[in-house]
Amino acid sequence: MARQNKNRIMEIRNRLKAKYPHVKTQLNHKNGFQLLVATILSAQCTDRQVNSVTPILFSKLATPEDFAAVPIERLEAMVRSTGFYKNKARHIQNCARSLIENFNGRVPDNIEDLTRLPGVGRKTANVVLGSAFGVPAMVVDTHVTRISKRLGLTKHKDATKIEFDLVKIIPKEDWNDFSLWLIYFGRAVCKARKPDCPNCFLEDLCKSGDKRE
DNA sequence: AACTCGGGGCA
DNA sequence: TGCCCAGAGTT
Repeated sequence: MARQNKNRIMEIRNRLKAKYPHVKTQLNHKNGFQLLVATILSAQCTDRQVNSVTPILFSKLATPEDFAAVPIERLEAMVRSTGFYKNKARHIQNCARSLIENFNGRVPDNIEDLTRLPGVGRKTANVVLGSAFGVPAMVVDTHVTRISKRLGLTKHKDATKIEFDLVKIIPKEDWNDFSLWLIYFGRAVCKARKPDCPNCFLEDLCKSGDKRE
């Protein structure tokens, strides 16, 4: 029974890997701090929106010191098109100040310190760990949450509990890719409202049936 | 657990 | 026009 479920999960993993062989993050910044800023900006908006503001943003403001000193209204204006811009601008500035004060201006490379930064929750922290430091990290966003429930990989709805469920059943070397697979899959097939079940390559392994939730 | 912040893209 | 987007903080 448990054995059978394990085989099912590995089959899901194999098909995702075959379907999306070279996934990679769209928030690809060399600089760890700029990646952190881009990731905070990415909350509840598309990577396209983020990528439309970051070039001009980082051409004006590059370092934590720059972000700490800029007038907040100016920062708000520069990130406005990513939505929730007042929150994000405030978080980013406080984040820069905290990095200067507590971490010598460097982005910490562990989940505890990252999640203690203003505006950085578990998802943002895991994105930074995976993309900036190459550490195995399971990012649980709305796609991963929705699809993990549909596939029967978790029964929880809390993102942190889902993360713990997933890291138990997915091999560590797949963690970074797994979240990206589900995000790609969630955009193309397993969409929130109208999942394309007839054309789904995982349909025979799916637990959601007609519920779609 | 529910509520708030939000402009942009797309059917 | 309606709905979704690699969320986080507050109450």
